[in-house]
Amino acid sequence: MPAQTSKVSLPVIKRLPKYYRYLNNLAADGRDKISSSELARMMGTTASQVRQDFNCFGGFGQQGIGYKVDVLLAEISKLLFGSGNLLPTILIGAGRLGTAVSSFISRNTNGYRLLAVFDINPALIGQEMAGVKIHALDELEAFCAVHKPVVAVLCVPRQSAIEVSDELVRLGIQGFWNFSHYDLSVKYPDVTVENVHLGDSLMSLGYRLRERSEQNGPEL
Amino acid sequence: MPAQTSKVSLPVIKRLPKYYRYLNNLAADGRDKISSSELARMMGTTASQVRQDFNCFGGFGQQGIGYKVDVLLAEISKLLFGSGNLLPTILIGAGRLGTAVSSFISRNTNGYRLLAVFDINPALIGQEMAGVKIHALDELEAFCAVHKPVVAVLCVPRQSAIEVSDELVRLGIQGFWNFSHYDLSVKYPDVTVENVHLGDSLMSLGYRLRERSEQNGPEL
DNA sequence: TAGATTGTTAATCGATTAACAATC
DNA sequence: TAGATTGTTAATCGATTAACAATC
Repeated sequence: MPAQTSKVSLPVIKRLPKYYRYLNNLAADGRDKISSSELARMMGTTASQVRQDFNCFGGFGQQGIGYKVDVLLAEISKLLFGSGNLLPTILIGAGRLGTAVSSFISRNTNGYRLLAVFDINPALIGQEMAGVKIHALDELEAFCAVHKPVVAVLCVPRQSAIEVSDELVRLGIQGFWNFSHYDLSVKYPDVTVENVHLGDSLMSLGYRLRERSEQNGPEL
Repeated sequence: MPAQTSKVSLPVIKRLPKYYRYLNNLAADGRDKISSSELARMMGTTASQVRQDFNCFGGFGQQGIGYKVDVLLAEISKLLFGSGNLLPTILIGAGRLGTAVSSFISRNTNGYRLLAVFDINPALIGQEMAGVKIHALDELEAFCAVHKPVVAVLCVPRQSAIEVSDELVRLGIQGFWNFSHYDLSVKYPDVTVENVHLGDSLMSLGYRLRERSEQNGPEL
């Protein structure tokens, strides 16, 4: 059975966390109702898109009134966090990026539970990060057999990612939050991958800035 | 004159760094020619898209032969890095994320030049990061007047981002690499923004994983 | 020449936007 | 009721894919 995609398309999925953020802000401000047009104005999108998005997961608004903030929040939370079970997660790479990223995983607001960190640097092994122990990479197989992590976060260089991802998939990892410059999805089409290629992001910003300055004058 | 967008569309721009990476790998492997179909197979895309993309910036291939790797690399480098002038950049926020991110900016491969780091934490001010000094946020205005940074990297919490972005725009910043949970583009439509919302990225991965597990069985 | 591969146009696909009837 | 706003269908837009003539 080939991976059947739900009726919620990828662009909509990517927008869900943004809705979630804005609705949380509204709730914090004590707002209880919001119209698609006001939300759209705040978020820099269109009322059409907001309604289209909300309808695709059936969140009921009230015609003539708008949407109830708490209902929407509950609906979107259910989508993003399911039944509330946290996804058991391991982090590979305890360098600077791994250090920064570990706090996102262990924040109790994102739906993950950090089980352990792995690294090859002997100076780090045995220390703690974000409340869990840093293990030697050698212990990966034994650890996974016992704790069954579902998600792996890759904060290692390209070459290490190539080497470790094979083993992770073999050990049952179902999803990657991938910061390495290695494209996992080509090799493992059945694994869910979210890439964060910081270098790529920075380069494409550069393109857009230089393109703009060409129009305005050769300042850069 | 309203910001006229070039003929290179945003989806293509976002793919440029990926082409750049793959072509560098090919060059490192000593390959001098590549066909659109082979490149597409490696990258997990289609030959049509590769040719369509390459044609939109006029990179000449050779019919019957393919593309010369060095020509393509030169062409894409020119697009990504322009004439080679590095973009003068400041980093706001010297926390864990700022620390990790600073190395991306000061890598000489991305087209940026890190001028200084700013923070409000007195314990950090005066120290060094990625080879530059950490300044007090108070000094921002004076520093910008002298050094004219073009890009600001925001590694601060949402509330600080709200406060500091206004001043940065006023001081002439033209582009943001934005890690804060604050949507700059709504307020400053004329500024080029590249958002990296790590929390959003993590949440949408969670959605996709839970969606998948619903189809395969209620394991999570 | 024959085979391969590009450049480019046309067809398809999907996402966004617009419109409007339903209804609170 | 009148005004406002949703739910939903239709129209538009743009990006991706397919096709094929040009040509190395």
